[in-house]
Amino acid sequence: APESPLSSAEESVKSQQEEQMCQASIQEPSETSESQPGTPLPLPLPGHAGLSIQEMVAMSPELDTYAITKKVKEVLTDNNLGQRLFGESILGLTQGSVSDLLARPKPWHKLSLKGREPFVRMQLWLNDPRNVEKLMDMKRMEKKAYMKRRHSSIGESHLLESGLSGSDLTQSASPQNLSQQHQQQQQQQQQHQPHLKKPRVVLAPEEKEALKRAYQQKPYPSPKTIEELASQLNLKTSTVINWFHNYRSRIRRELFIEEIQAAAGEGGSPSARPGKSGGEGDNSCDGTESDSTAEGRPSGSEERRGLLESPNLSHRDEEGEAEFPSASGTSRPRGGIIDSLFGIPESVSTAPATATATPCRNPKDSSLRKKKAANLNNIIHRLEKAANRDEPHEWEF
DNA sequence: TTGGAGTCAATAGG
DNA sequence: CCTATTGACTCCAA
Repeated sequence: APESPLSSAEESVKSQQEEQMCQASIQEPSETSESQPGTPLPLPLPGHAGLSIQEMVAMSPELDTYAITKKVKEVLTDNNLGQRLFGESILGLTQGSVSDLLARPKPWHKLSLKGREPFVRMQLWLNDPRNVEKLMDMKRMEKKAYMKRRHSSIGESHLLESGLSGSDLTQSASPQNLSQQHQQQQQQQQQHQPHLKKPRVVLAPEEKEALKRAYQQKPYPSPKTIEELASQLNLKTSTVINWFHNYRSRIRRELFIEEIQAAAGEGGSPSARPGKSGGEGDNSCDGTESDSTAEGRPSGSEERRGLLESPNLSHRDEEGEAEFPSASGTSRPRGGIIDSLFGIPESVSTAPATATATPCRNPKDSSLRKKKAANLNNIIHRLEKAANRDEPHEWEF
């Protein structure tokens, strides 16, 4: 059988430091008004023998994040479900985070325990088709509540929302109750005056350009350099610092994406080279080091991929017989709950459309060049640090 | 302290 | 409404 369910039972618990179960009270959007200590969000699957998700995350086998997000996106769009509702009620994340996650999932092996959590939740959610129905119900209820509110408010005053027992997710329900909230609480608690919000900095295109150029010179600018940049661009130092943090982080993620896509097998479709990458900027050049772009890529010769190359690419076999082996009902003899939940990787990668995402690990790939360049920058940075010296430079604007 | 990871939430476009 | 982008922030580890 060509399909080899990865069924990797390998241990992922390697050297994980102690985990602190930080927990926050969460109430589930469903009937039980009580939140059981341990499970922030109502886990999609009821019978988890009291396992907290972090425990499940720790025990989870390797998941194909790309396949999962692909499937989730498909399910959401097919059913007209939005990222907001899905994120808030299923993942405990805000819409923006969900969008990001779905658009650029990092490969499983590059995720921290925390980062894996959303993917485990998604997988769990996908495992039971009934979950979609539930979400749709929630959506309906939300709309209903909205209509109601709209009416009453017009007529007279207010809201008094309290009512909504159990399943209200109108607005009080889910959005905030996850553990991360202390974060925003802090941020928002600075609302002494009804309107003192910091106006969110929006960098002008030229400023971003300049910062990108500076990044290409030095991905890890020294404090001194940062100061200079800040003053020259007339930005706060902290803004420049944040920009570099974010940019590095996002560049890194781009590389992961390419890695995944490459591993999933490319080629098939109409070239589809994601080379677009934003109208501007686009790293591409790594300044420094020798680049020696001498690679001849004579059409036709695909040297380096001779052996082990992921098979299936374009065209998928229609027909998705393999349905979700629901874990409900009979208990597993010994495979364990986890197995029943995750042990069916095929179900995900077998998404009705495009089964492509081949879980194969196949690091060898041309796109790795950029990654290497990035690593080089990193190394350079550290060497400079070690040498403890700051050198001149010049970013002309 | 610095950098990375993960997010939030404001906001720009549809 | 919804989604994508992105500056800022929290938490952690080195």
